[in-house]
Amino acid sequence: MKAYLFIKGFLFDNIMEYQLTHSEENYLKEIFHLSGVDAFRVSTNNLAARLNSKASSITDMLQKLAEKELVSYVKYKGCNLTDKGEGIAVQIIRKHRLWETFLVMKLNFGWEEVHDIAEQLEHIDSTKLIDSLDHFLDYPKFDPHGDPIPDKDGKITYRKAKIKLSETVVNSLVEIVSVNEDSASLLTYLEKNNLVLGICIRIIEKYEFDKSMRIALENGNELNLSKKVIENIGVKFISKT
Amino acid sequence: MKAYLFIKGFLFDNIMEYQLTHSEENYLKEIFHLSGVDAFRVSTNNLAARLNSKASSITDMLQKLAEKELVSYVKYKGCNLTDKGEGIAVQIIRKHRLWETFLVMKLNFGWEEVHDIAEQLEHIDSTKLIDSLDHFLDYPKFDPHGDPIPDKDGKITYRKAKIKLSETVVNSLVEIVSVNEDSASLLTYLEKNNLVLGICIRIIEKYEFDKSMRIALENGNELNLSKKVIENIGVKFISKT
DNA sequence: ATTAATTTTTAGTCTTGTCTAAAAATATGT
DNA sequence: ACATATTTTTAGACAAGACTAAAAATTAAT
Ligand SMILES: [Mn+2]
Ligand SMILES: [Mn+2]
Ligand SMILES: [Mn+2]
Ligand SMILES: [Mn+2]
Repeated sequence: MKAYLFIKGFLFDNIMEYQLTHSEENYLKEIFHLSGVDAFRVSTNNLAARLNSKASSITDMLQKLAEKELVSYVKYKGCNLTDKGEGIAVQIIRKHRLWETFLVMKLNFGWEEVHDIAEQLEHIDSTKLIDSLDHFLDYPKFDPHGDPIPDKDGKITYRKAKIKLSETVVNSLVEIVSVNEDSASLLTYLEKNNLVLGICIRIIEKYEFDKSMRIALENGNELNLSKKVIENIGVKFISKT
Repeated sequence: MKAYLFIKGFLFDNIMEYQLTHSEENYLKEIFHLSGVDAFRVSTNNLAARLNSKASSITDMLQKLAEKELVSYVKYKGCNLTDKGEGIAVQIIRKHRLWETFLVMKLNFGWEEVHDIAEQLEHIDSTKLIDSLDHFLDYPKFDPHGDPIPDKDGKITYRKAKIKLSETVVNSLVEIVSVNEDSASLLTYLEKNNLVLGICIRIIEKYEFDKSMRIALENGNELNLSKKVIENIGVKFISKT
């Protein structure tokens, strides 16, 4: 069952002993994100788009990662993380989210400023560092965007019954529990409109013609939110009138 | 006076806009350290030894750094940092020492554990991050090994009248103000013997045959310290009996 | 002032990660 | 089923950063 690996003239009996490059780590992380909870197969073009890279570069790297038994790769059929690969991906995500939490909680960064810096910090290699940071932050469960932080052992506790705001029905009352962190400008927009974690909103009306939505905040303020916005907010159902 | 630079098809009118690689940053930092306060010329072989690299690799890189106007390099005559190069080197050292301070002060690392991690963290690129960290740590003046932390503008306030313990004379009373951070095992040894920053010691005797020294701690305990050890401790003179 | 030893540079090779262009496989539409 | 469109892979190139081996320059020793 043990896998042996011959790299650069050295024999490794455990992949963990071999340090991955930033690039390799980014591939694993992105495959994890694209696979979703059901571990879909990820296509070459998909990965290329997300990594701002070309399909041919992806193919090259997938072959290398398959060689190292971090992904299962079938020509023309896309790829999947192996258990090893997934384990590594989750640890990188743990580091990313803990660093984002540190930046917001301790250094007073805005939630729209932390992702790019965390993209660098997630590659720092020290288990003791990340576990100490986790302790220092008092073992946070979610990052500044509401995403769950994997624990030391890689266990991720997903939010139960989280749906997109765009999927809610008129008259329901919901609480914002996460936001998509991809765009800093969206995060700034959300904060300006007080659409932050923990806020409750009521869906007043949904418009079919452009898939937008009218909502009310707790203070009675009403807002129109575009399709793009409501697809990037995660909510928890509270009640319905 | 302005320098223009053509790199990878782009024209830069300010070197700072161009991101350096980790490798380039390590070269600049090491040249700074080897130059000393008097800005000696640094030889290729010296640099190769410190960077665990070969002389030929050094030559290649020096030519590249000279092209970017970060070092002044004269064939067969070694190199020197330009003002630009020195400015960058100092900022990397600032990051290194602030991160070391963070690890010791906030995450409770030992002083012998932090250097290797700081070697990674010093390359994180974010001015806002490092200035926030500086504030969070309350603008520390020295790192865990007693080395001065450059400020935001690159100003370094060196300790006045610091000498090596090996250079002191018998019967003087001195205070430990810095230790060489290069060897984790030396740091562990020093801590075990309570030879930490702020401690005062008296020189009892110096032995010519092996350049070792006998010293007394404040509690009366006496110790023999080897040449190697006393050359790696920086002290401040207090008094003489 | 020559010769010998040491240091530094050049020339050529390798690996990693990327790219473009062309070929091959797969998916789609009628 | 067959032609067309799309996706993916291969082939070949390049830049960065490192290495070895050999050549050139500098320094040290007689
Ligand atoms: Mn992020
Ligand atoms: Mn996040
Ligand atoms: Mn250090
Ligand atoms: Mn230090």
